[in-house]
Amino acid sequence: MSRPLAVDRHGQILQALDAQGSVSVSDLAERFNVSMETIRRDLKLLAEEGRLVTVHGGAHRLSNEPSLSRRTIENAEGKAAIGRAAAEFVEDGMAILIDSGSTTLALAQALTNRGDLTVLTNSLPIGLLLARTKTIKTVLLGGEIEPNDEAAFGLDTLDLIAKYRVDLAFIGAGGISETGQFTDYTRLAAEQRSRMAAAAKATYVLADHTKFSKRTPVPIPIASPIAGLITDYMPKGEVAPEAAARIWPIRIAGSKP
Amino acid sequence: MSRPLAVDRHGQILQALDAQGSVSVSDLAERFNVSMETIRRDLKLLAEEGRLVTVHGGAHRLSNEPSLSRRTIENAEGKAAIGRAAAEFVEDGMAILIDSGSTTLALAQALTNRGDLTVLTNSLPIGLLLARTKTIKTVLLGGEIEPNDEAAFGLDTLDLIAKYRVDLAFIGAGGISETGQFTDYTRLAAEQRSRMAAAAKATYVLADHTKFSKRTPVPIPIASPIAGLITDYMPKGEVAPEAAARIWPIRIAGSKP
DNA sequence: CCCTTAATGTGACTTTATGTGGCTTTGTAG
DNA sequence: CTACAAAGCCACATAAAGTCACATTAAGGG
Repeated sequence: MSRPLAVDRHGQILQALDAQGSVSVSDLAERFNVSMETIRRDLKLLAEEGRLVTVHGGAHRLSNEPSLSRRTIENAEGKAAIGRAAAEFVEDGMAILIDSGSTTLALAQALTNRGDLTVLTNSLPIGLLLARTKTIKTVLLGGEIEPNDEAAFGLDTLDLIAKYRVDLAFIGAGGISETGQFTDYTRLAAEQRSRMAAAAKATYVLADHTKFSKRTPVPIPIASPIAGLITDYMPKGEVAPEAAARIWPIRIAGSKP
Repeated sequence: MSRPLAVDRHGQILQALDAQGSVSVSDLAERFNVSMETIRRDLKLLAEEGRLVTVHGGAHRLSNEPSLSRRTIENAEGKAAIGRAAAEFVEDGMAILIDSGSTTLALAQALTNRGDLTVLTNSLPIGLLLARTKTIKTVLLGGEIEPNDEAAFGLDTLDLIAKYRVDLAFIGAGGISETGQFTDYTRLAAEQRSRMAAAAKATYVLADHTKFSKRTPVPIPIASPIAGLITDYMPKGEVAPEAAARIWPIRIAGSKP
């Protein structure tokens, strides 16, 4: 009798996992007409590859954690891709500055397995996340906490930024105008981002595609060289690509329009 | 018969908790068709992970992220009592300063239903917790993050403290000597707490009974008037009660030896 | 063909999850 | 403050799930 390939089964297990979030050993054994032991071996193998985590009775996918705040989930995939792309510019031994925001949080997430870094941030979640690695030296730029951003803003924050000098700054933006200008919701936020950029030798702007359709009132003046805009993809028509490309190189992370 | 996966149940419990704020053991038992005992075990497990807090009859979500989980649970009841007692000294309209630590976090918990307050803190979990109330104005005293404390320390923090003046300061301590002196683990932490006290019109020290048996190396010099030591109970013999009472009034929160 | 190898099945034994019953604790109505 | 029902806790029982060693089978290469 021809034996069905184990690889096919593995693929289907992962597919089921993707659809349902979790699978049970007994269900799979019945579905594929193999013994539970075989399924267990499959799951063990896949677990070793880091494709799932096994639990008593079955397995579930790794990203199943229903924590994290709501906004983080919005276009999570795109933001994670941006985060990974941005992390590639960070070299060991660097001091970097990370702005608040869900996109920059994805960058922090991508840096958690790194060491020998100094990270300055005004974001509380990013600060907590990186401090817990215990290998990344983290400095929190204090100030008045803005509840929506869960980050510090204000005179104190501006003062603190001025005291530091970093290799790279990764800042977010409230929106991007059709002329390629970064914009923000408030005067203070715009000023703060501007000062962050000024404290760095080079600045990357992190913005996912949803920012292209947003128009916010205050332009962010950026004096220091913009090393690049890192985004997941660029919607057509929202901003003149030539103009944009002329001003700052665009790094597209991930794919799919 | 195949048993449904326990992790799925855990996930759904957390989801329900996120949506409803609290869940009851009996409801969950009925919903998942398992015994109440099983649900209790689930909740206990999740509570140990710091994902929720159990109460008589069920569980409710904790308003802050999983963080100091381990230490927070240690003598949680005593610390909660201390937090509630300390909160009574805080009046509407006040500006207060809250030090980092699991005991002071309990104070922050007790303040979450209040409004019209300004709170300064160097603790990230406290900052996040209070900022999310949206009614309490929160200022984070930034600086280098100490991973174990999840709080900011250092020159920047000292600078920021000096810029403010508050009505009350609530500080922690690493230990209490038999002569009634507050002590700390490091020179920097001691200095910082000392400055916090100096920035306030009056200072309360929050310490649960476990601190009486701890002797840490650096004394905390406190210049401003100590309004009181707030503790759950005082172990006999560890510190001369007369001496202690002479220096600062003791407020015993809660009960049981 | 026979031999090797990888995948799968089997059975004995261990571990885990859940249920059950007796007893204690807690919350609350009277 | 007391009484009592609901909830919690603990110890034990049990069935499902996991583990491990060994047997079996199919595929492939001389």
